[in-house]
Amino acid sequence: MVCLSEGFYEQEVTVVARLLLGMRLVRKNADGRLAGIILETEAYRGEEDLACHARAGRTHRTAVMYGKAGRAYVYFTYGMHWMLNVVTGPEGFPAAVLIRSIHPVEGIDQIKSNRNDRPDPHLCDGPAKICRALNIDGTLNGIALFDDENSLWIEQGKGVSDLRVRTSPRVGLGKTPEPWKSIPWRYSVDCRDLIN
DNA sequence: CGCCCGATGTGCT
DNA sequence: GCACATCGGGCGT
Repeated sequence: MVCLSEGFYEQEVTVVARLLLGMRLVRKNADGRLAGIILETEAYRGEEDLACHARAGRTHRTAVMYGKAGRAYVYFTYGMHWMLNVVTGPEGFPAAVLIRSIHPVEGIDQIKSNRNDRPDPHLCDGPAKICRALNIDGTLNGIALFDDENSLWIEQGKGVSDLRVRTSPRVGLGKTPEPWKSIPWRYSVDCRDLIN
């Protein structure tokens, strides 16, 4: 298995969000590998994107998004949930891809245990569920995702045809104004359309 | 399955 | 203070 390169993440955030579909998110722990195929992503792009955390400018929390591509941006929200994002684009421009859903393929027993034995379809079908399932938290903020010497990375997958990719507005934006509320920067593929 | 709502801590106004 | 890139339980359909 081959890690996606640092250069891969330097592309435009919407391109990275699209291309991450079908790739393999891998978490290494003491017992081995936990992994899943990426099924759903969202792009967050720059200070002008009023849904992006960087809308408030550079702060302690958002600093990672302004840094180099290919690093994890992991943040805490709603008092109990962690979210995993991938920093993209040139250094200095804040942009990141939120990983929203994966299809578990390695370490499934431990993933089920981490998820308190939820039914299969709901093991990893949400950004906070993924972090719980793979034991991802703020200690991984800033980690390089193109290096399999680390404990979290993304590997090359089989790829997904454009015909299988769905786009739609991003989820959970609440009062975010247009055009940001409706811009179709959510990318998804049905698990059944993965090539096995 | 869908809708409603409470949980619970942090960052920014 | 309050909003928040969410989740899971409860209850109605």
